Amino acid sequence: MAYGGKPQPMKGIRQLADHLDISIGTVSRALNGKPDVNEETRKRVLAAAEQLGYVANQSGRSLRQGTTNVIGLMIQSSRETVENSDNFFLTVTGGLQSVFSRHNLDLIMLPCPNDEDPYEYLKRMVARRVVDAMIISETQRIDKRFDLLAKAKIPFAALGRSLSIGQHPWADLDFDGVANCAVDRLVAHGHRRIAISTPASDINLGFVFVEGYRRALERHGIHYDPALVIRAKSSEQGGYQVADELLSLEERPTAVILIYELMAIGLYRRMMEAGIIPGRDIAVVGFREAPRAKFLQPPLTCFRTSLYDLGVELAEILLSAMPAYGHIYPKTRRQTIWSLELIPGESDSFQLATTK
Amino acid sequence: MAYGGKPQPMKGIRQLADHLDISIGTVSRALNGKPDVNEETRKRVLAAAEQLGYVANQSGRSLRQGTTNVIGLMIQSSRETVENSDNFFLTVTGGLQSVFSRHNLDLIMLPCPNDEDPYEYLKRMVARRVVDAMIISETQRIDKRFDLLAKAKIPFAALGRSLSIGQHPWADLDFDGVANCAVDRLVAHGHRRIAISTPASDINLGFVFVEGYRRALERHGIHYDPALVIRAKSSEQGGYQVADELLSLEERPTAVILIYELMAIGLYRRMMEAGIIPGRDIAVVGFREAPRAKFLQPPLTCFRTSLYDLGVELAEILLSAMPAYGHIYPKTRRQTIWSLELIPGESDSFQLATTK
DNA sequence: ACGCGCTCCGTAAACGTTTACGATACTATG
DNA sequence: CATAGTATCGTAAACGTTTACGGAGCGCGT
Repeated sequence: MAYGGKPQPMKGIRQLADHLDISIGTVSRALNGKPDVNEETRKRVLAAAEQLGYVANQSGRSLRQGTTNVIGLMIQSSRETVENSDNFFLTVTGGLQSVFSRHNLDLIMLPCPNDEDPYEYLKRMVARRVVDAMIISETQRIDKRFDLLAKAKIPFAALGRSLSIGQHPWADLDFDGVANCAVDRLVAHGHRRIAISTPASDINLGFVFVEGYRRALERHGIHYDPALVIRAKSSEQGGYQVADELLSLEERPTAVILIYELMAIGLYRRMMEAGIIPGRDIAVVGFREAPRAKFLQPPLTCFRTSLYDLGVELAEILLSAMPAYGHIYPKTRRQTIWSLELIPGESDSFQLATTK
Repeated sequence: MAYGGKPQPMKGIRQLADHLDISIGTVSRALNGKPDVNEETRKRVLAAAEQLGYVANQSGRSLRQGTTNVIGLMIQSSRETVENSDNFFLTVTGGLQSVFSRHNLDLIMLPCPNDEDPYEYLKRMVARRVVDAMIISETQRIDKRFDLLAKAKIPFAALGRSLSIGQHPWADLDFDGVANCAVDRLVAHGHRRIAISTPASDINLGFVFVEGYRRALERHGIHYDPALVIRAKSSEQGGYQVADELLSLEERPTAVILIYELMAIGLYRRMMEAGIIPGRDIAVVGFREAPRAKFLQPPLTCFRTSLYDLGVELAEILLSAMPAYGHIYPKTRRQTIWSLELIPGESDSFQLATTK
């Protein structure tokens, strides 16, 4: 007598139970695949849920379970990043999700507003307990967020290294390896005076990049000259500015390594304006591969990698740090340096004539 | 006697209340700025919350209130989009947040996994009641998501038009306006045979784009030839392919309008390979402005707009559709076409000699 | 007949908030 | 002094789940 009426408005598991004339507990067990339920009734419950479009309210569930089945990826959308992130995050996200979805985990991206302090933003998100675990990106050289997450006892992994990172898990592009390879290549072509560009901000990858460059120079017995380290934004304008600064140096370098491929556009233009031809008068090496690198004339020498696979790796690293999944993903390789493959172009392929 | 011990582990408002020797209700009222609380005690509560790092558990709060203070932005991260979205979403997101943050609303991005049906994904997210309102993007020509959201009675706005949109609010780039302007310009330069590129997928913007193009042609008394509408991916490779198809036409067009600026890179290259010089032998007009458009030789004629401000507009449109904010944002202009400004380059500036 | 184990299901407590309601103390007013 | 009004606070219910616990029914061996 309780059922048979018009379809109730479906406000929760209560209505579903009433409709089936079954207790609320049994419905919950049936939906969640618990063992203590007849296969026959489980089928009925699942069918009714499908038909009535019932999906468990997330708030109620996570309040009870203390878990949300959500992983957060924090990004700082609109600072310097927005100029150069390209599809970096979306591609990495694809890899992350391919792993998470296997475990019924949902990934959400948490873009920190540009008028809010990233640390405070993260604190807020963490304290609200809206995610089970966290991935942070664009790590600073000194980054208080690591302490915050550790103290909050929330599992996390970082996309990018940091001095503050300790034993925490991370994955990062091989910035020093790339810088190293670029220097080797340039030195082999006869260059001794090599400039490098790095972001103006405190993002750690810049330091790692320059550090790899410095060590490579030392290995070749070349003096490290801080004047050749140019801080600039990772954009076309930044590249233009780098060229500007290089041109103003009294002892002009014969090669330059850019931390972001897009900068080559501006650099090429400024050099051309000054009558200096990239690939003939100055060697240029970029960083990540991108379509326009192929278009530049001469084509830019740069480095390729699969950001999707980097996402896969990072997801596994994070899961191995989560108690509930630690048994599936071994605790090995919790800190991964992601290598890139050299794509030789023609922007640095000339042999330097011994000048001076 | 109840307090003064060591700092409790701070599990919730309960501990905070105990620590202050105040009732749990008063603490809640104090934190939420309710009137029925002494200013003196409110200060004590706020101070203690700050000191102990208390932030309300989101699950408990939204379970009780039936509201989450979260707006979702759904994106399909890794389909065709990932090739061409550039920083489109991150930039729009910046604008969205600048509005939402004024109302203590948090924006989260919900990237639909590429192996999941977007409709099912959205259904899941909506049913879980994890957001108060929703923004959907990359709208298809026929898009079932509108029905879904309307039936679920969840406020929403769309970034992009659709045939399924009815009276629902949206904001969209002025695709037909751009196509219109491009045709006008090309016709003024003597072109009569004008090709256009459009995405291969069912995303609606392609249809709007071509429709604007078709109407502009008609206005000039030019026959609309379906053979000149080339479907291709919005990437460099897509541009290469467009050029390929144009070259294979018996009656070759003298101008081409691209729906995505990046395609110009591939198109330029393929044209050059065939000995055809863009800006001299064929006119090219691109769509959104991007740094590389300036670098292309000859510079690409394209269109500029502020995606950030588009985000601001879209946020206001959404808020005006939410009951709790409708009184702040008037119900006017719930469907907005976002205009773009022509950036003349040299890729289409030559006057066509009357051939044939 | 009895007890035991097993399968299946209902009951109720608990998760952390917010908020309607009532209680208390104090002030002002007659 | 009695009463009404006001400011402040405590109490408890409610939100929608999950899950520990116990109970009912049944089959089976002794």
